[in-house]
Order: sequence, then C-alpha cells, then structure tokens
Amino acid sequence: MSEEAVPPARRSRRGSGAVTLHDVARIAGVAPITASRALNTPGQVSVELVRRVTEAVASTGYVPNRVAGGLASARSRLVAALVPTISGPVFLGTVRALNEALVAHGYQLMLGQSGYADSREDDLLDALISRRPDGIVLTGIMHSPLGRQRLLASGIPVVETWDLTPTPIDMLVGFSHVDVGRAVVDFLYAKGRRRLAMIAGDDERSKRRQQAFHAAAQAAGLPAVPVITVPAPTTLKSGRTALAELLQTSPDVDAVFCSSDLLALGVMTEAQVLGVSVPGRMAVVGFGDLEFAADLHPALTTVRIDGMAIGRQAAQFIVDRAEGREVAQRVIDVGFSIVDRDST
Amino acid sequence: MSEEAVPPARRSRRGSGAVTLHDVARIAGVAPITASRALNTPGQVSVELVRRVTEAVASTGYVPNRVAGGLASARSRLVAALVPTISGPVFLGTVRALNEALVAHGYQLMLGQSGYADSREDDLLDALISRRPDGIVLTGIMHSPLGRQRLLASGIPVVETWDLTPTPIDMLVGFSHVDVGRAVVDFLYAKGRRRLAMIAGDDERSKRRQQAFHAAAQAAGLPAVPVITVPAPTTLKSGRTALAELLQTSPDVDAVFCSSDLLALGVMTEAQVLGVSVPGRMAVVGFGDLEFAADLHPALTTVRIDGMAIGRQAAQFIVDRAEGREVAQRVIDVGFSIVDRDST
DNA sequence: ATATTCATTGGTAGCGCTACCTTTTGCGTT
DNA sequence: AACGCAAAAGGTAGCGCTACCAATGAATAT
Repeated sequence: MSEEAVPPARRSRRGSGAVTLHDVARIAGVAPITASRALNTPGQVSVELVRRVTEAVASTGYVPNRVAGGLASARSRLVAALVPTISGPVFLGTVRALNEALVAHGYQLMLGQSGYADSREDDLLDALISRRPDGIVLTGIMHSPLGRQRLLASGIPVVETWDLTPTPIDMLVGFSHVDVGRAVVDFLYAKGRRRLAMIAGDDERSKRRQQAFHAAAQAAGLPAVPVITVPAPTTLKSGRTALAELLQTSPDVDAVFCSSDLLALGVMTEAQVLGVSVPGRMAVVGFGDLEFAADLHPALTTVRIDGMAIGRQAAQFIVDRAEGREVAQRVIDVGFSIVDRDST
Repeated sequence: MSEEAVPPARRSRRGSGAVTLHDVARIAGVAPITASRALNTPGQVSVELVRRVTEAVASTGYVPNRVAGGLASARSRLVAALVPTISGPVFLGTVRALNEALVAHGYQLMLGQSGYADSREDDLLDALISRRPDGIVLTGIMHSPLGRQRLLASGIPVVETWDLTPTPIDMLVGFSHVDVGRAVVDFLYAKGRRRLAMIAGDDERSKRRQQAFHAAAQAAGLPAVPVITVPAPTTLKSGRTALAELLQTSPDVDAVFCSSDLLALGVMTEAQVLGVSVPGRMAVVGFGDLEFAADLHPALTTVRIDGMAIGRQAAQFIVDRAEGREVAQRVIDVGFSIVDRDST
C-alpha cells in the first residue's frame, strides 16, 4: 500500500561543500554549460544571461575550480619553470618577467629548483610533468638524455633559455656565451688591457664563456689567461677570495672578467681593501648587469643580458602554443651588450 | 540471424593519448584501483603486485596525472606563495626554503607576485584560489578585508609570515618589527651613537620599524630622528641618494639604520664617495643579513632574520594541515638578532 | 512558402583519478 | 567442518568542469 520508501536524498558523499558552477547556474536559472560559457566565452551568450550569471557569481562568491577545468579541457593553465636556484639573482629577472607575462594571460607559474646538481633534475621533472603544465621553461639547456626523452615524450611545449644550442628540444630564447667571452676580450684589448684573467663559476655556461675568453685571448696573442673557478652559485665572498688568490699567483693582471656581477662586486671590494685601484691598475667586468651594477663606485662595466625580455619571450612562446598558434621562429637570440662604465 | 552489428569500438573522443593508470593496470594484469594503491600506498598491496605494477610503469613511461588525482581526492598538493615581488632579495630565502621543504613532501609551489600595490592582490588571490591549493603562504599580513574574507571563505590553510599580528587569519610565522626598531636604537645607543637617522622603504613593515625606531629614540632622550623614505623595493641607488639627501639636511648624523641590506650597501658606497668614514664618523646598520653582508668592507652590522627558517616552518604548517594533523601552536615568533660587525 | 544559415541554449558524456564499499582469499579457531 | 577475521583485490560512482553534438528559434536567401 505504501509507496516504496523514498531513497534518502543522500547528499553527495564527497564534495567539498564549496560553491560550484552548478550552483551558480541554478541560481541564475540557466544550464551549467551556459554558465560556463558566460564566464569563459561571454561573446557566445546573450547579454542578459551573462548579467544573470555574473550576478549569481557575485552573490555566491563563486571561484571556479580550475583543477576540474584543467582535467576536462586538458589545459591546466599552469607553466613550470625549472631553475638551478631561485637564490642566484641572475635568473630572477627572467622568472619575474615570465610570471608577470603569464599571469596577464591567465596562467600560473610553478617553481622547480633543481639545485646545481643534475641528479635531482629528473625527479623534479616528473613531479612537474605530473601536473600536466601547458609549458615548461628551463633556464639553461637540458643535457640529461633521460630528461630530454621525458620532455619529448610528454608532448609539453618546452622553452630552453639563457643559452644557444643547435639541438634545442623545442623552443629556445638565449644568446651565445661563446660570443660573450670573445666580445669581452675584444673590449678589454681595445681598452689597452693585455694581462687578462677570469673568475668563473663552475656551471656549464660560465665554463663556456671562460673557454671562449681563453681562446680569444690566445688568438689575440695575449699571455695565458689565469682562471680561478668558484662554485656556483657565485657570491660576493667567493669574488673576494678569488681575487686575493689571483693576485697571489698573477700579481700583474690588469683586467678581470667575472662571471657574475656579484663576483665583480666581491672583486672590487677586495681590490679596495688591498689598495688595488679600479680601473687604474685593474679593470673589472661583470656579467648580468644587475640593478646595482650602475650605482656601484666605480660604476661596474658589465655584460648586459635582458633577462626580463627572455622571460617575456618564453611566456609568449608558451601562450602561443597553448592557444594553438603556430610558432614560426622557434629560436630567438636576444644577444647581449657590454655596458661601458667606470670600472674599465 | 546475424548478431547485432558490433558497435564501432570508437576510440574515446577526447583523451590526450598519454599513458593512463588504466593502461598500466591492464599491462600489469590488475584492476586500476589496485594499480593506484600499488603506487600510492604500496603497503596495502602484495609485494608481487607492486612489482608487476612498478614494472608496467617503467615499461610505459607512465607519469601520473595529478590534475585528475587532485580533483578526485580534493588535494591538489599545490601550495601558493604570495610575495610582493620575487626581485626583492628579502623574501628570496623564504621562498627558496619553502619550495625545498614542500618538494620534499611531494608538494609543488605556485608563485604569485602582487606587486607592492594592494589593488592587484585580490585578483591574484582569486587566480590562486581557483587552483585549490592545499595552502597559501603570504609574505606579510593580509590587510585587505576583501582578501581576508576570500581566504577565510575558501577554507584553505593560510600562513602569514614576516610579521606579527594579534589577529592572524589562520597560522603565522614572523617576528616583531616594533621590537626590531627598538632593539636597534638600544644597540646604537650602547655604542655611543646619539644622532640617529633612518632610511626606510615605504612598505608597511619598514614603516612599523621606522616608527618604533623613532619612538624609542625619543624615549631615550635623543634628538629627533630624521627619516628618509624611499620607494619599495629598495635598491642600492636609493640608498646612495638617500644618504646624500640626509647629509644635506642633517650633516651631524652619526648612525643610520637602513631598512634593507641593499640600502645599507648604497649608503656605504655613497659614504665612501663622500669621504664619510664608516664606522668612524657614521655607523650603518642594515636589515636582512643577506649573504653578502658579512663580506662587505667594512662588514655590515645588520638585523638578522632567518628567512629560510620562516619558509621551512610555513611549509611544515601547511603539510601538517594537509595531512590532517592538528597544528597546536599556530603562531610562531622566530625572533631576530643584531649581528655586530664592523660598520658600527 | 520553403530551404538555409546563424546565433543561442541545452544535454550528454567523459577527462583520469581516488573515496567508499563490497567481494574474495588465506589462515587460524573452536 | 564450520566459522570468524583480517588482508588483499576489485567495483562503482563520482570530483567539477568542458568538448562535442543536438535542438531551438530567428533571420536571411531562394
């Protein structure tokens, strides 16, 4: 006689309790899919419905769940950046500009710090790929064959930066470290310097600059270039100790090319302590043109890299790819310049 | 007579084509859910099956899709960090340590840069919340009422850092800027300095230190403290110009408290140019104890904040919450110390 | 008047994973 | 031999959103 017992209108057993797009749609009196369009592609929905949906969003405090959106659309709108360390000020401008450009397009940046050791890089790469980012930006070039294979297999757009290579994985924004080494030799030679030295970090790119520097000096008929290698990341302190060591072994050096501005600051600090006049007895050239370089005393001559431009271009590459546009020019050389200030 | 036509074994209309957990399970000859457990909670699965699943993973190059996992489990394993700018070196150590600690627990860090203007903060907050992070770390305190409400409503664990407040949103790791201002006055007074000045960034926390500095000097019966305010983020350049300006109006100042080490470096640079001896005629105190402070010449006396400890503790807070552990002590004062070096 | 287009709205079916529950298996107990 | 019980394995049903397709009606073309 009695109806079958009504099934206990059981509330979804999971569910965060947060406002969902369905709630918004119900309140606005439209279908969920219409609410989705009203928010994502309002051009496809009548003005009236967009208004109602917008109102419902405001009244509920709805914040879309982009985890769900990402799963459904296979576009996470997340981009991963892989840097050796965020502490080194060199890549900071790149990361900042990258982040700003991405946020402007509705993307978010995930940070990955590999350390200067390659070993952790592969694990980190898997952790990042598991988030299915729409792009991966590497500072430097991926050398590990496993890493390359992993990236290729993932199908995720990749931008390598801060270097050039004839065999990029995908896209690239960088400049030639070999050219930098050569250009600094030419620059110092033109200034009348003949006894050149270099203080270089032990990372891949520093080494490349150092070798080119060495080779160019030799080609110019200059005496052998003493090189002091310091561990990455470079610091003011290692600049100081490196100069002290350098002057011990090669007291007649008249120009030092440092592989970072921080190193150069250390060199200038130590020079002042030792009573070595800059640029009088010794010229100093830095690398990076960090914000403080222009305001040191003496103002630091340095190799200027537009790290922010690198970041912006990397963001552009990835956004273009994510929106389905073909990237015509996959390799961009942003070049560099030597900013001639008072330390040379 | 004939069987019904076999439905066209239509390949899923979407799908990225990537290897999924189902593929792995099929190859290992187990149910998908068992494969999931073999990877996430291997203790619940027999050794034999774990081995087969692991093998299948290796043979296919499977990388789990944490977007899907995050949706299903309502745990994204993503943490958002909101900083004014990544360029200011002050928070860098915190972000680095935070990231390292999070990665060690399988979490990934998302970066949000609000700029020093509050206006963009609310939008950015929504963008971050839409990713449903398992935690949000703020550098500084959230003051915007809208932002506070948004955060509270989201139910996401929040850690405010680098400051103290009687009304934290949730959890907090910081120290008292007021105490810093006072302590530096005491320190300089004990060193015999009487004509104190301050060069302060125009951000919230600098201002608080500055006011306390001012008040403490007054309380000690010292003459009025001239203050030069410079825009955030602070730079070496603004330190130089600020000192020049300061000496113009108050030539008899014998101690300057700078609201960042970079500012202090600028002050020392300018002092050297102007022939003002440090610490002879003027003492300089920085803030932050950045890596380079100890190696300047003269070595910089500065307020040491353990930014990395702040980052690690913030990570601990969030991981604890995410794993369902109750956080007993929600507010941690990491304190500070004055590192007495040669500039005072 | 009919066919054809287009703009707008809605319905269905997943995306790849895990929470929750059920079933099966292996083993010791009485 | 029947039972109980824990461990191991599997089934089902979503998480909240969007791609794809279908339906509707209005406007235009023939």
